[in-house]
Amino acid sequence: MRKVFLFMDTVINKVDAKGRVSLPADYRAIVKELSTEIVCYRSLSAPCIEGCLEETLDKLANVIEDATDFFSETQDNLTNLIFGDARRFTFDSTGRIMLSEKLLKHAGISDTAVFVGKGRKFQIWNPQNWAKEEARIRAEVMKNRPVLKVNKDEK
Amino acid sequence: MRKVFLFMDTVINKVDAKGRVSLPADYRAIVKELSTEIVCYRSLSAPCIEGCLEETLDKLANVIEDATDFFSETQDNLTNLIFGDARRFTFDSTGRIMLSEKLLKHAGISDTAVFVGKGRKFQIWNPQNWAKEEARIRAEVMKNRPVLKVNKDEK
DNA sequence: TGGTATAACATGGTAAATTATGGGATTCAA
DNA sequence: TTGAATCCCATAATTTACCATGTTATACCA
Repeated sequence: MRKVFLFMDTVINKVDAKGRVSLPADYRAIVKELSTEIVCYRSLSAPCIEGCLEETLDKLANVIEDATDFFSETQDNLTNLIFGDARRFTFDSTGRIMLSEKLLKHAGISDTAVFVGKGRKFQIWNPQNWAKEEARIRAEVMKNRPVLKVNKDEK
Repeated sequence: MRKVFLFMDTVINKVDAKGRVSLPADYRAIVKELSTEIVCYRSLSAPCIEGCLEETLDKLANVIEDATDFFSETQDNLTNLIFGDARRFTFDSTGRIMLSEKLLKHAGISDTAVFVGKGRKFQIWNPQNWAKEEARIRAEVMKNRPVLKVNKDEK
């Protein structure tokens, strides 16, 4: 029994004529072990598909419910977009999900897709687009090294 | 039952044709005792592989997860790099992990690898590269002794 | 302290299981 | 009945699990 559930790694899979893609085995293992489902929606910030566990969106919904901060209204708008767009994607016995035309179009994916782990979330990109995006991010990170404080709120 | 979990020492192991390497026994002991897993990724700052416990990345994910940051772009970029690159590496019954081509290439490792303890993390180097790097670091430290500021609040 | 028995380890090889993916067959709805 | 979605089977490639052996380190005892 694992303790930690993170979407990681970058895996390239084929999208067949029917729009089917194998969900990476690691991702499937998480879904199974937590007996939950994958949810996907169009990313609001990039030309890619974003996915996460249903629980993750549930948490988001809870926070929005009792959000009292300044940005709550903005966030509320954003969640409208997310929840309006999101859908469950269950995988079949061979581990494949069927991405919708809408999602594929948004990400510009035709016959190949690359899954990029993001911890609690993951993204699905057109391979070429991801290559460019990764290079961009890497360059930016190298330029002004941001500090990630892992132990921020640790005691 | 031990109290302290640190990756230490410098161990040289062989990498076989399939990319398999024995994880140092001490490292394995830590993983087993904490019933967790090892995660490896390309170092952002050096030509080497970096590894840590899955829990370490989980802490990072928790910080990011904070729902107010659900749509944030700043840390988002960085997690793409880290989580997109990282992967769990479970060792088999004989204690070996199988390093990916990507990681080996980044570190310039072919048939020999050296594990270097770094406390909460460790690194895997090409032996020659590590020899140079160690000499460099040692010289640097000798020249201008760094000051380690310890956070008083931490225990 | 020195020597030996025992256990742990690294490492090569191989067998078994998992995974990705193509191609139908079946079902359901428009 | 046509098109789409779901399910099932087959297969090749990859990954993982297991066995075997020589070597090194550790524990034990005289």
